[in-house]
Amino acid sequence: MIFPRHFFTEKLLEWNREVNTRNMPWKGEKDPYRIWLSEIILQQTRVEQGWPYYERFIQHYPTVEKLAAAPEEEVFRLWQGLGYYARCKNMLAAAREITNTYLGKFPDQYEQIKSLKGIGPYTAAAIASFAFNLPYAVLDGNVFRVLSRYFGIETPIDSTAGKKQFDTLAQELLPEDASAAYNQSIMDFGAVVCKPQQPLCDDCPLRKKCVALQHQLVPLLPIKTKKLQIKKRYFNYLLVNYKEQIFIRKRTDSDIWQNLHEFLLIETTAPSDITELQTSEAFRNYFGNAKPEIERVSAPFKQQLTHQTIHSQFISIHVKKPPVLPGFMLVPRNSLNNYAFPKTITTFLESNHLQLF
DNA sequence: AAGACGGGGCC
DNA sequence: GGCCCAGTCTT
Repeated sequence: MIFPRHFFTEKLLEWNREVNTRNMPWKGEKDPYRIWLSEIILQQTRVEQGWPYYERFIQHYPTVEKLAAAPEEEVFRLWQGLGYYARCKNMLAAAREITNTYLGKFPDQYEQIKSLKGIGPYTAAAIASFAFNLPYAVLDGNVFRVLSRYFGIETPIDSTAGKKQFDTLAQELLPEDASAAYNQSIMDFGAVVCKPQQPLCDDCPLRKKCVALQHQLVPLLPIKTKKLQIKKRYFNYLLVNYKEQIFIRKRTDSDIWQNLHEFLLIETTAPSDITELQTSEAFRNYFGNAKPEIERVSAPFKQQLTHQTIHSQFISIHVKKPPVLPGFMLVPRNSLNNYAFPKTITTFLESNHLQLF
């Protein structure tokens, strides 16, 4: 049975055939491993930002087995700077699952794909459609925006009702015999024409039937309700050096930067000067009654995260005798590039590369 | 259902 | 400073 395609769907496919010139290394890719890798990297990440990471990962790990066999620290080093580090951890777990449970053959059913770590409804639909031509409509930021504008839907996209409504609509619009092309079309269209800011409505092939355009709602759609609170945090990092070595640890708390490394941290709720820090309980917990000599204090560094502003300062200390610091490792300073660090620390290290603390 | 989770680009 | 990006997981 042939179902008639919606006008919207027809126009989108036509735009894709005749106008769309967007090009990306993973576009048209049929290898599910490469599709999966690109999708994980691109979650909440702009194409331009993820692109070089994708190239690097493919070079280092051309197959899922290679990725599964890689040392975790090496993979995190490659991921360093990309953010949302749980993606990296989950990606490695999924690679090992595919290698072990599926013997290296990427699962080709939606439910199996979605059950892999780090793969939710969007990524499962993307892989299922791009790699296996399965009829699953993708629902990402682009699709929310294009659908809410064209159909004039004012249901908040961050509500449960909204997600369900958009999901149903997206699935209805999907041409089952061209799911890969359609999914690619709507995402490219959202990125190139129906952009968040300054969309190209004058040249839009859907302009005649776009509800938002006719009602001047384009800049107002899609609607989101949740607004985020930005917290301020103050990180005071102690760079404790012993001879040519320095103490670091891996962050493991349920907090930002899990699985990345850092130095001794004293977090405070306000900017702290060195005297305050030296007399703090946290400082005593690190050093007991020893009074290590402060060598230098860096300028303040600031990093803006989505929902936190991190102010950091780096304080260098040389000790004659290494303190006992549970959970920390003493590593050669010239081996720091074997470990993954958060952006604010790599920025500090690079700013300081000529005169290492 | 609501938060948490990075980093960067654009206005 | 605010918004958004080929979203997912935890609580």
